[in-house]
Amino acid sequence: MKMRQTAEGTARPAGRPRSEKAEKAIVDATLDLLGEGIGVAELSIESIAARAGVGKTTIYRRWSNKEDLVVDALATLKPPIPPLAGLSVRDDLVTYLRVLRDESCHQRTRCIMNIAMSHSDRHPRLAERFREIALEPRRAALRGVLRRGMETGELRADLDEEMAMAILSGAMMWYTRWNRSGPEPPEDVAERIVDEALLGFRSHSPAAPPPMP
Amino acid sequence: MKMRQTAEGTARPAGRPRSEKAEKAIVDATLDLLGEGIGVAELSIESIAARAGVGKTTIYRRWSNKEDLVVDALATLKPPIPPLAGLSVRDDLVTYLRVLRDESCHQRTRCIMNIAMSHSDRHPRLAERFREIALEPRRAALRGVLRRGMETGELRADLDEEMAMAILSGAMMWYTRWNRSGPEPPEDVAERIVDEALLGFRSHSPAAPPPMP
DNA sequence: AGATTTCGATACGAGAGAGTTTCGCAACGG
DNA sequence: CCGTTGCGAAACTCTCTCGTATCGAAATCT
Repeated sequence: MKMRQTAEGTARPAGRPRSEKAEKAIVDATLDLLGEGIGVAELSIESIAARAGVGKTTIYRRWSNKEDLVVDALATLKPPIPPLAGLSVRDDLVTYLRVLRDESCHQRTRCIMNIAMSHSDRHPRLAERFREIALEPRRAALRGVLRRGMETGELRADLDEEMAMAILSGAMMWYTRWNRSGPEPPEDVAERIVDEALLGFRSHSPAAPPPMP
Repeated sequence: MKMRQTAEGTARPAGRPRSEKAEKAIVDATLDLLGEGIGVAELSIESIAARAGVGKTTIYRRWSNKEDLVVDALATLKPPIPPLAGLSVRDDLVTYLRVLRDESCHQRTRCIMNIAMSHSDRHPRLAERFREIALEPRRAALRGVLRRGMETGELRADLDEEMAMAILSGAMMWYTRWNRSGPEPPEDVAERIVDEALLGFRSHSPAAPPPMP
């Protein structure tokens, strides 16, 4: 029996243990390169090894192909979700969208978002994983804000959550991507999107039914 | 002087004229391959030549590099804009978004949209051209609908056109891309987006000011 | 000490594709 | 008919990358 039991009780093989530092360097290098705009197709194992200061062997020993590596690399991204417990739904939504806006100015975020989006068709695993780790937590946070608003009456009780989220996130994405008024989206996009949307999301006072044109 | 004057007065060089059929075949083959999900990076000149039944020479004689070819290929796309002169703003908006929804089911449209989006950073020329030829005409049509609505009073007079377009298009894009309730977006996304948005866009009757929470 | 495994470095063969050139034929103008 | 240019096909040289193998050194266990 050549194993030894670690504190956690997991079996450990004999020989030199794998370097966690190398593993981290590989993942970081991958994200770096992707963040510089290199597509998954152009991304070469050799360039990753060079950037990470690591032998190719060390990469192949861990991942059998490029897609696996990219998937794992994306999986390490922990999306910093801002704390959303402001005074009003409007405040929380603005806070949330402001994060999206600010991120859209970062090369790295843009590139990684591009990759996730453009590979959703041909590499379902990658897209699925990305959705799980990067999108869903945020969606949950946003959903929480909307539900809170619907309970307090700040939002219509019959509001379609999914649709509201699509409108908010989608508007920001469309705006940051296709609006070419300048290099960056305007300072106040977040407020403007939220206010525009809230006019529809906000519950209407019973004395003021929507007009019939 | 070895030129001859064509009807249009343009000079024409001696020798065999370039084949328009070959040119079209090349562009078509390029769009075909891109539409099958092949990224610009993986797209090889040789595969284009093979698909088009054409020699590589014939391609290199016209385009000096791959990006130029892709740009020109995308430029041949004529987005079919549906006639928007319905009875109401709502009808027109639904018609418009329905086109987007239906297109999102087509592999080809998805792939080409992916390419345009994911290359907006690294290949500004490509993205710019795509915006001109594919996006702007549609934006203009959509803008027309909104303006008409603002004039007739069906929409708020102070509506932010750009924001409204971002909300409508963005919501549809977000929904078709990230909503994984099924392979396709639900049948009635268009109506639901429009109705949700209109609740905000629609002008409020003077007797019914928005509530102050 | 000895066994075992990983480390980074380097070399290797195989394959794909780029971009160029050549070839024989076709299409056009004069 | 002749010069010019385009055509498709093929061969060619280069470069890049993959994936594997090999090396001596290092790290860890027994």
